[in-house]
Amino acid sequence: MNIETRAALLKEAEFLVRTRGYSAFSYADLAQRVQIAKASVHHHFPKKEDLITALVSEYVAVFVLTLEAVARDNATAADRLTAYAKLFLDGLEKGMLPLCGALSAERAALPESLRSSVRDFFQIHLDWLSRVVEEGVAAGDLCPDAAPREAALTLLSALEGGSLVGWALDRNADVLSAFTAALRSLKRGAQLP
Amino acid sequence: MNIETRAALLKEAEFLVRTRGYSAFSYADLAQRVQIAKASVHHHFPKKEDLITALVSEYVAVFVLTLEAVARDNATAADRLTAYAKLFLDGLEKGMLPLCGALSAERAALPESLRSSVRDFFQIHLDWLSRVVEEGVAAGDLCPDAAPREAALTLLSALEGGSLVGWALDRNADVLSAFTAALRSLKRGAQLP
DNA sequence: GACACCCTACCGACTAGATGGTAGGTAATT
DNA sequence: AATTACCTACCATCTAGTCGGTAGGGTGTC
Repeated sequence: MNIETRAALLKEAEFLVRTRGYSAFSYADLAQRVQIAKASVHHHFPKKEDLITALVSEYVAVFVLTLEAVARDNATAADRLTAYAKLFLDGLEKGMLPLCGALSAERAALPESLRSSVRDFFQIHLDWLSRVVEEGVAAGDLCPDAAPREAALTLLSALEGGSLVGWALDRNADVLSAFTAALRSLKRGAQLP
Repeated sequence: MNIETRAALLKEAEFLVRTRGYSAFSYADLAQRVQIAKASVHHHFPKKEDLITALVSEYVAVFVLTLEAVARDNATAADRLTAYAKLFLDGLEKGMLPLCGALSAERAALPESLRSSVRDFFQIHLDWLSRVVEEGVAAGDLCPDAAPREAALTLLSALEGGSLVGWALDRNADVLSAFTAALRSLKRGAQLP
């Protein structure tokens, strides 16, 4: 395994998937971007499904670490959520949709194994968000109208949707609009003790 | 123009785009579903771009009428917004993503003309939502924390994101979660006169 | 040091099948 | 006679994926 080549392949594949989608990028595209023969891409990732599976699983691994860091570096639930939202903004500023948002739009054209990876990834988001909200409630920082699970769904939807709309309108600034509103509403009430 | 065939083509194309995306469906798929030869699809829509352009523009035309009906049939801003949200739920219950959400996920792989159609469509959503929110404010039904434009963005993002997440998780019920939270927060304050 | 041996990373050339699209025709309607 | 709606047969190009190779870096063995 030549780690540099492999990493370059994954990096370019990520960009292609997050801008064009799974079906709309080809091994030829990827090979050209990494300056390597198409057959060599198959050497590293025999099938396209293998490539994207590796992409998603490594992406998730890094993401989980990032979430831990976000939790570690931010004291309050609101700060953690804001830092989490910034991850979406960062992606969009690099011209990319959220990875699993992009993939799930093409869900019906995806191999089954990928479909469940995407689902698992969303589940990781929701579990983490639920926990942060719960902790925020316990600490008296947040005061949601509904169950933490519901609040998590709201925050995730706001960010995925904000990314999609911001991306379509070419207005990165709009990404956080829905998220900010959702967070504001979570905090309300908790302000006045 | 055989209107029935044309309509059948557009209907099936819509389904394919809203489940697989633009790149991942082919004229062969479409021809088979409509039980017609592939060349005959080209007779109605010479290029794929023509087909999708027609699809989007007719979809938008119908959608605009639907929005007018929604405004006519519902007295309050909150009811109008709820009826609007139901449109997204209906789509998802038929197993389909929002058309323009699905398209914009593949934005970079789309012909330029389509990209701007998609943007225009989102703009129509936002314009309509802004107006409804403004009217709701004027009538004292709504009390948004931010400008109507911002509230519109929040509602649209909530629904697009909710659709994407609900679709990925196979849980239609989750679609409205973010929207409901956003609407609740819009109404708050207006309750107590 | 020189030999053989294997493994990794890569490549050019290929395949079968799909893709969007075209050419030219037929049969029915106007 | 012209137009419409459809067809079969075709085309160039692209798709993922395969095949048989090569160049080079170990690694062992005499």
